[in-house]
Amino acid sequence: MKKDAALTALGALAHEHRLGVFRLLVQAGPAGVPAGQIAEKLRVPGSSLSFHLAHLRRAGLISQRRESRSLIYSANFDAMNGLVGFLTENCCGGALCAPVAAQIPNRRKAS
Amino acid sequence: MKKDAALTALGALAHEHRLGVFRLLVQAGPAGVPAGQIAEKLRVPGSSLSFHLAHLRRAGLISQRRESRSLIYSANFDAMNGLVGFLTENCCGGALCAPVAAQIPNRRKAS
DNA sequence: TCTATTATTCCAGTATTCTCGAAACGATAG
DNA sequence: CTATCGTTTCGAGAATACTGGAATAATAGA
Repeated sequence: MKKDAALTALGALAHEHRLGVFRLLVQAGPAGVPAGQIAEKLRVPGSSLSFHLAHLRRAGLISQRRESRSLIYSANFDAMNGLVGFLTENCCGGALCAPVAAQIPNRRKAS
Repeated sequence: MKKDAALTALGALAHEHRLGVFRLLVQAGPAGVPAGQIAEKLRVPGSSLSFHLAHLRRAGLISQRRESRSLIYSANFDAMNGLVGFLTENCCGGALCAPVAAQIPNRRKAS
């Protein structure tokens, strides 16, 4: 991921509602969630939500597909991979940042 | 890292100048870089830079120390670790996001 | 103390982002 | 064709962020 794309992605996630939406969609997996249900779960008015969904979509973080009358949104895992990769490579002083992070056992590639 | 902290960190990095500053400081390592040198390298007026440095500092991403007349800024690696950890855990559907990134073809979650 | 250096804070003006009701739109069912 | 449903777009006001010149603070040397 290039700097501009990373910047866009960071900006897209840097808002309470949008981060909330994204987390919800990640949990939901590839099946995704229709807009109305997201609005309901997050208690955000439809028009506001639509604004944020468009923002996330412009940033490439989520995708949209139509299913009958509903528009289903789903997380774009590749984009998130790219962002985490960018942060790890450019903002962590090499590969030593992410691995430390959590509790991930030992499936790490020994780069 | 908790949601609020992650949100703050994302917001802090979501700006061209600030991301630039942070990358520069990561490259520089623990030794850090004095404000003036950052301003020069990034071609940002002092007052603007100061605004952004304060923003990054509020977010916990960088630290400041005085060395004679200079204020030296350096990246806070732990904070970045925390952010990457948060993104990996909360926005990648588990630990499979970052590692997958580039090379592994199809190790999709088996659940 | 006076001056130079380094950097911050103040301030105002400008620009961008966010919000949400109302209206419009596309898809579907009858 | 019409009604309905789910969602988006429009529009305009409110809030927030960014910018950069001028004023201010902290340090050091003579």
